[in-house]
Amino acid sequence: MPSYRAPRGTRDLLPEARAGLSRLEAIARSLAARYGYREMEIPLFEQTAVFERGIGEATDVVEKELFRLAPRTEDSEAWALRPEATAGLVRAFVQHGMHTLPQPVKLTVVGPMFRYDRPQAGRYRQFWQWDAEVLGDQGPAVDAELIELGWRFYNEAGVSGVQVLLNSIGDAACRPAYLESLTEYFRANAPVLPELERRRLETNPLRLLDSKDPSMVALIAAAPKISECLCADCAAHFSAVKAHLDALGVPYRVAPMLVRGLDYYTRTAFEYYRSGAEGQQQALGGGGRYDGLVELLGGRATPGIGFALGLDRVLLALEESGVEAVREAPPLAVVTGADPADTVTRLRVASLLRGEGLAVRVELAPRKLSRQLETASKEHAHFAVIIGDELAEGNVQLKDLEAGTQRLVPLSDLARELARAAKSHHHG
RNA sequence: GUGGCCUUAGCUCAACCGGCAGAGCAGCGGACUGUGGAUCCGCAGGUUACGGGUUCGACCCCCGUAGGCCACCCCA
Repeated sequence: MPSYRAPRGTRDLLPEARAGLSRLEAIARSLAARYGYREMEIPLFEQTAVFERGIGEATDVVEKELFRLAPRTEDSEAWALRPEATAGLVRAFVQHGMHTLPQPVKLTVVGPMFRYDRPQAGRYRQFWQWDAEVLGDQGPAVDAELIELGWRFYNEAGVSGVQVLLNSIGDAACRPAYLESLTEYFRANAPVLPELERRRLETNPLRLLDSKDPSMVALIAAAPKISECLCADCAAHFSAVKAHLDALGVPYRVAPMLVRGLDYYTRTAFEYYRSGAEGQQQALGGGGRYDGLVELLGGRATPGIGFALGLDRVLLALEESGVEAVREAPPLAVVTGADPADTVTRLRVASLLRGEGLAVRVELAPRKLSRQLETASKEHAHFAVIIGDELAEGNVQLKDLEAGTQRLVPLSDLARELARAAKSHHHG
């Protein structure tokens, strides 16, 4: 047994898995470009305060899942690994005065996030997200545009049966009153509440609606609904979002009990779920509107909306639904030689071909030719270049490993021949 | 953070009631000195996750720890 292993909740993405992730990243980048988003990078860690203020101190993400870094010195500021991208992205928006850019500003980030919670399949301490944010447009058309973007991502990635859950959780005008009536309702029923729920009543009453406790079902069903308490503006916003989604043909289901775990959300809230995986309480992605967040992080009042899609969970969903894993591109050719010891010539020929932009492997272990060809076959190389005595006349053998044919080719023509073959066989 | 199930070679798994830790695949080599995925033969690979206990004797029973999975909590 190895004495060292990847830390709990992390894993090595072996080449095959990395290829799957790369494919998703490529789809995300392609979509982002098509929808007018500009990709950027933000640090993997921020001042802890960015998350505490931005996400909310009472949220689980900050309270128990924040991956805090040990301070280097006593007076250094506190840092934490990013548990999501939105807070850092908004911090950057404010820091760089992006409110002076033409509005709205559409930004995207792809990369790893970190949460210190207990690992499970599809839940890791380091996981990958695609994040897209629109700042400076109060919607509702951009809400629908963004939701459609996520929807399209799952379609292009090949995940079947994804459903959009949609809700509005109100804004500063109507949410306080709703919260009050909700709190009042549950407080009246406090004696029958389980311990955990009683605690949530004080910290974040909205999340009582999210409870999976069986004893809560009837109580939740009878609880006041946010949709009945929305102010006129929020109600109009919500129905306009739905109208735009209808026009785009994006199927969705209104989920009155859908609330989000982060404090900054207002109005539109949505999650992407895979039907057939309702048992697992694992969203494929989610997002919402956060009209107060920019101001909260020190900027001028700017509306915003965004989503985060969990790429690991998409990979898992694809695997579970039996979608073939992506195959890495095989090498076009492997350079082999009759003289096992002559690594100099093999390496020079390989270098020549690589200089011409061709993807070739070269056999450098001093093994006999049959072994070299065996390896080439196992790697699914299309061609083998065989170097032998004919090199004295400036020729090499070019063997087509798929067809089983071979012919003599002048070394000076080799790159051109391979390039032409690559083109006609759609090789990389 | 709480509870349940699990952990034997790189991978998938055997090992009777507590009695010498084994196979397939993958790797390396040979059969085969300039021609490939097959076949046959061989080699290597283990502190049975780790630490303790019970026992003449522990992969097997007991305790602890770590890791994985599942259900909560919560989210991606």
